[in-house]
Amino acid sequence: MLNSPLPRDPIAQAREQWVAHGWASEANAMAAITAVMRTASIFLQRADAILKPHGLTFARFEVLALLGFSKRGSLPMSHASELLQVHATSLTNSVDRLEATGLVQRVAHPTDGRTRLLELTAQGLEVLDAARTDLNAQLFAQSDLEAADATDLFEILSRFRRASGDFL
Amino acid sequence: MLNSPLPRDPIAQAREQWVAHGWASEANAMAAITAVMRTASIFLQRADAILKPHGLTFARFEVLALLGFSKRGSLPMSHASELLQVHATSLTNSVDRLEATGLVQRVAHPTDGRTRLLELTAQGLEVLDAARTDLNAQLFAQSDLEAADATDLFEILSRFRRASGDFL
DNA sequence: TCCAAACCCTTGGAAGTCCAAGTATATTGT
DNA sequence: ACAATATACTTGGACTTCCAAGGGTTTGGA
Repeated sequence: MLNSPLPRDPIAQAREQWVAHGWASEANAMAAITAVMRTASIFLQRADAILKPHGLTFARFEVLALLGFSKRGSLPMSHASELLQVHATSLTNSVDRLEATGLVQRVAHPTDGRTRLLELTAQGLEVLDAARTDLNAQLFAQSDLEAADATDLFEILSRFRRASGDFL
Repeated sequence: MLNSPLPRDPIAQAREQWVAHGWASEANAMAAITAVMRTASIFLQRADAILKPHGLTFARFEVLALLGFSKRGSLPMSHASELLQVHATSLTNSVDRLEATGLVQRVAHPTDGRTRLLELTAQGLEVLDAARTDLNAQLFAQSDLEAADATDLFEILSRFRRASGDFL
C-alpha cells in the first residue's frame, strides 16, 4: 500500500503554496479539509484490512453494528440509511452483499408494503462480535491518536457536523 | 443528497453504546474515527458539486493543482502519486480522464524509458485557475469550520499522520 | 556481460460512493 | 373514491479507491 514516509508533509507544502499565491485566508481550511480526507482514507484502509478475514468491509461492519444495537433487532432500510448517513443506494449495495453471505435478512414490514426490515441472522451476530472485538483491539485501541487528541477531534468535528446540518 | 438533520448525532449515540457495552476505553477513538470518515464524505460531496461545472472531481483537481505548483511544469507519475498519497493505479485512472479531456498530457521522460511525465496543457491551466477560484470561494472560505478549529484540526491530524508513517 | 531484481506504469476486478430514473406502495386533498 | 403526491427501495451508470498481476525498462551483482 503506502511507500516509505515522505520527507515532508505534502499537505503542509500545499498550504505554503496557497499562502504564497495570495490565498492565505483560505489556506488553513484547505489544509484542514485535505488532511481530513487523507486521514479518513488511512483509517478506512486499516479498518478494511482488519475486517477482511471476517469477510467484511467497514461499510458492511457499520450495518451489522447498527443492527446489533437496535432494540427490536430489526430496522427499516430507510431508517438505517439515515443513521449511517449514506445514500439508500449505498445501503442497498451493502445489504445485498450481507444477505448473500447470510449475515442479514430482508423481511417484509408487517403493515407497510414499501418497507423492508433488516434483521441480523445468528451467523451475523457471531461475525459482528468477532469483528468488533478485532476492530476494538487493533484499530480503536491503537489508533495513533493520543487520548486528548481523540476527544478534541471528536468535538471539533461535532461542531462542524452540526453547523453543516448533519444533526440538530 | 442529505435528508433533514437528524434529531440526535448518530455517532454520539454509537459512542454511548460502546460505553454501555463495556468498551469505554475504545469509545473515544471509535467516535473520532467515525466522525473523520463522515466529515470527509461531507467535504468530498461539497467539493465535487462545486467542481462539477468545471468538468472535474476533487481527485482530478488535486492532480491539476499539484502540476500547477511544480516548478518545471511537469512531474513523473510516480512522484505525483507519492505526493498525492494515492496508489499509482488511482492516478492512472485520474490522468486517463484528464488526458481525455485535454487538461493534461503524458510525455516521455528524456532519459528513463519507464517514466511518463505529466504536463498541464494551456486549457488545463485555465480550468485549474477557474476551479481553484471557485473552491476557495465556495468551499474553503465557507467551510463551516471556525478559524481556531481549522488550525487545531490540522495540527491534530498532522500529529496523527506523522505517527501513522505518512511523513517524517 | 548478462540475468535477476527493482522500478514504473497499466490492465482487470472488487468494492464503495453518489446521482438519476424507475417501480411499487401509501398518503393526501379534492 | 381517485388522481396527484410522497415514500421506500432498486437498477444502471459514473467515479474513486484498492489489490493482484502483467509488461517494459533500468540497474546491479556475479
